[in-house]
Amino acid sequence: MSEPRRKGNQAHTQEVRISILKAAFSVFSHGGFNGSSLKQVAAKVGISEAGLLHHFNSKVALLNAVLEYRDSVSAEVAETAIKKGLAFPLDWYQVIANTAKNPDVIMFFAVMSAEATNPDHPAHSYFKDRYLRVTNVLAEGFAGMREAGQIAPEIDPEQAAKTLIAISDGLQVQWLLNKNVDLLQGQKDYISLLSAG
Amino acid sequence: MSEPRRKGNQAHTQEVRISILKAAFSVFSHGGFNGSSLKQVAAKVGISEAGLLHHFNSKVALLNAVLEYRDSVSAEVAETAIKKGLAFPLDWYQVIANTAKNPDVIMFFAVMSAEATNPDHPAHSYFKDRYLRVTNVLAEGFAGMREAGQIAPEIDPEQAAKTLIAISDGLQVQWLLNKNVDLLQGQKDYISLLSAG
DNA sequence: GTCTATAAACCGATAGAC
DNA sequence: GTCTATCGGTTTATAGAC
Repeated sequence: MSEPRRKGNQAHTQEVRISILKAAFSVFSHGGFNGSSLKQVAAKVGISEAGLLHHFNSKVALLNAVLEYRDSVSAEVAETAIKKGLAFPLDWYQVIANTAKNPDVIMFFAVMSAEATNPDHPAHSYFKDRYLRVTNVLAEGFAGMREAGQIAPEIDPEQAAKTLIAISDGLQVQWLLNKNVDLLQGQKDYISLLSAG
Repeated sequence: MSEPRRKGNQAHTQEVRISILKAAFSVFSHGGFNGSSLKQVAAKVGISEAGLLHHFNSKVALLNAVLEYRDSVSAEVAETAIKKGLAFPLDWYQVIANTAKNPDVIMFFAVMSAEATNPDHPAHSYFKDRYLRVTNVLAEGFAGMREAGQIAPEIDPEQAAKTLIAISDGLQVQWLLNKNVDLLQGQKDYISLLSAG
């Protein structure tokens, strides 16, 4: 976007940026935003704090970049589900199963979304919007199932969406504390119940 | 426990201790453990940091005392539900409804349980145990309903317990971010579904 | 029991050399 | 682009006067 440079430098800068984002994601996963320091992130990348701050002006800027980076990854996952021709709720299971492959992803969103309930948290509005967005997507999914006669007509799609998200989030916290939980089963059971009702 | 003192001093000390615990609970509710400082707690009580540390030797000791204090409050709530002769799931609804009266309580457990998924967190084992304990209580409740023919025989009480806790926890996070969620309805709907299935 | 003062470490961020 | 050095602020915790 700024002055043009040698392609070699641009490529290298981009590589470092991404390695910082990955390291920050991992560090934030364990300690949240408040419980993590730039020193930890820098150490994980193998550079100095000042070196890190050359790529991201502040800790908050780094967090925002991490959130943006994760969104692009999520979009990719969603796209492949669409390409496979999966319809709700199968595409949703696909997303969860994909998430479960990387515990850091589960930790990040569990810890960060709870931390971000504080209105002063830098990611507050991000998670606020995120929940509304995901709720709408799932509510549309349930509405489609209702039209297709796959779930009872008296089910409120929006309420079902919020509940499914709650089950997903809640089981993830339990899973992080005690690994005696199946992340998918509870959600499948719930949708089965909706179908049987 | 140590040397005996004047009753007047003891009473005053106890009062200050409890006011510190209440202040700490409120501060931790908003920022979690990592995002809160002793300065904030001390300011809320109206004493100095050193004054606070006279009553609790360290920040971790304060957190442990807060958790212990909350357990005693919870036990009190559970007892009154028992005295009212409420059986599962009505007693559980009672606990949730009571919790919902104080948003700080919801914030505290939502933020702290997520933060405590980190094995290095001082409250890690507390929340680990807490989930196992609550899961057992609710699983017994569902087992009782199954024996009484109130839910289908093929329902797994433990899985249902974990799911109900997940719904409760998950909806609380959503409620903290966007107040467009009913904390009780999702849980009542779920148990209704189990009964109908 | 509460205070002031302070230690010692860590934090995010900046300045400037290379 | 990365580094060392450093500033200014905050953190938990201690020492010691009252």
